[in-house]
Amino acid sequence: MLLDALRAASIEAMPDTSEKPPIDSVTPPLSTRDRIIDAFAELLGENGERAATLDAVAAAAGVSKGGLLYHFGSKEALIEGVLERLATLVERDVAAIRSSPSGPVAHLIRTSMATGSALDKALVATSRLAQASNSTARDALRAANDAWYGIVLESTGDPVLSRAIMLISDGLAYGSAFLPESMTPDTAELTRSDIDDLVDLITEVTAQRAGH
Amino acid sequence: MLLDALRAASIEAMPDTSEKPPIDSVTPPLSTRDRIIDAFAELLGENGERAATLDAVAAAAGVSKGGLLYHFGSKEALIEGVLERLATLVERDVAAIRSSPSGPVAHLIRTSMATGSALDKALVATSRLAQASNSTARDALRAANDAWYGIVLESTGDPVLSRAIMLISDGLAYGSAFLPESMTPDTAELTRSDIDDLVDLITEVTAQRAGH
DNA sequence: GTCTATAAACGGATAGAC
DNA sequence: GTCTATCCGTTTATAGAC
Repeated sequence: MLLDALRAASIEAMPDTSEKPPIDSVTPPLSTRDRIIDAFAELLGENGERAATLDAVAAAAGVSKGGLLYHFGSKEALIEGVLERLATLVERDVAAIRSSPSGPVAHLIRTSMATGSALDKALVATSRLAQASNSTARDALRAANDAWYGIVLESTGDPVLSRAIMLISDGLAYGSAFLPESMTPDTAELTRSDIDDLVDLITEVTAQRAGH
Repeated sequence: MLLDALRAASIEAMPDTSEKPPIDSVTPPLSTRDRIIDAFAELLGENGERAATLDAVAAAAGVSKGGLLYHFGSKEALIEGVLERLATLVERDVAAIRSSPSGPVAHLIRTSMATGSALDKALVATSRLAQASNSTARDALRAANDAWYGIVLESTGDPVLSRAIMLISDGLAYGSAFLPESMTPDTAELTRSDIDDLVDLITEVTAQRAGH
């Protein structure tokens, strides 16, 4: 369930939660705050929690450690920043997926593999934090999953099938996020046509079960 | 694909690769080496890479840091220890799954959720290392996946369906490993009967596609 | 084989200049 | 808002006693 339906929109566009009134100019240059969250999420995703140190994040965001700590007073605050971003992106995604012309299920499967969208990055980063036993991160992931499951169930009306669809989506998401690039011949990187086949299979089974 | 088919067997039984000739006595007491690998894998799985420090591992294994470093000269060596253990356990599992009376696919799905077996622990630990961008760990996971996919394909003779089955297995494994316990009502912990339903669904679809 | 002590580097956070 | 300097606890690793 790593979606990139939002890629057409501004990649970041995660206005901070401070007092600043929203400016409806075109693509506002990323705030330092947003660049820092970006850098943190990316480091978490690329190299794991251990590599995502304040030093590394500051360097990647192009600020000093002191500069970073002006915006986020502690590492905990940085983590909260990522979680807030995820929540906003998931909310948007849920809206987008509901109104997908190809139907929610096909849309979900086709966008499950991580492709580097803002939502992908936030999800992967949050997943790393969850695995570092951060329970807030775990709750955030569960909330996102619940939302997606709800849409699929609503669409198919079939709990077992919905479960299977969600698990396939999870498998695609985790596999692409955790075992990127350079696959062996056997399980070689899933191609676009592999995904098409998968969607066809699901569509057939759905139709079959609907017509009991 | 987190299997616990081996739980009946000695939970550890990972004889070290040193010169000692194998002793075929009953359940040899765990060597210090094995206890250290256990502790490392468990800490990695429970609390993430950051928590799996030499200090913490030594304490959990009941030795001093110096004692630990006598057996594993560096953290890298410790990691290699976990990866070697995984390779051995996967090899055994592949043999076990091939000869499952309920059939390989049903066996795979039913044992995908992590339940704390030695193989589960080694897989989760390796997955953590893979996410910390350890490429050897990534290769090990891919190799295990290839082996399992091969068995499923052999069993169904249907590449697309096999892919779907593997993804469901992955979804079950990752979900149980990364978002343990206390689920929300919606996606509440999958029960035994949920898994039964899933196996039934897969069995039906497999039969349907086989009889084209 | 196992321990304590210690070195050297790193990570998070504060203080204060600009 | 951003920087440098610095403090202190942690982490990996070594040395050497038992």
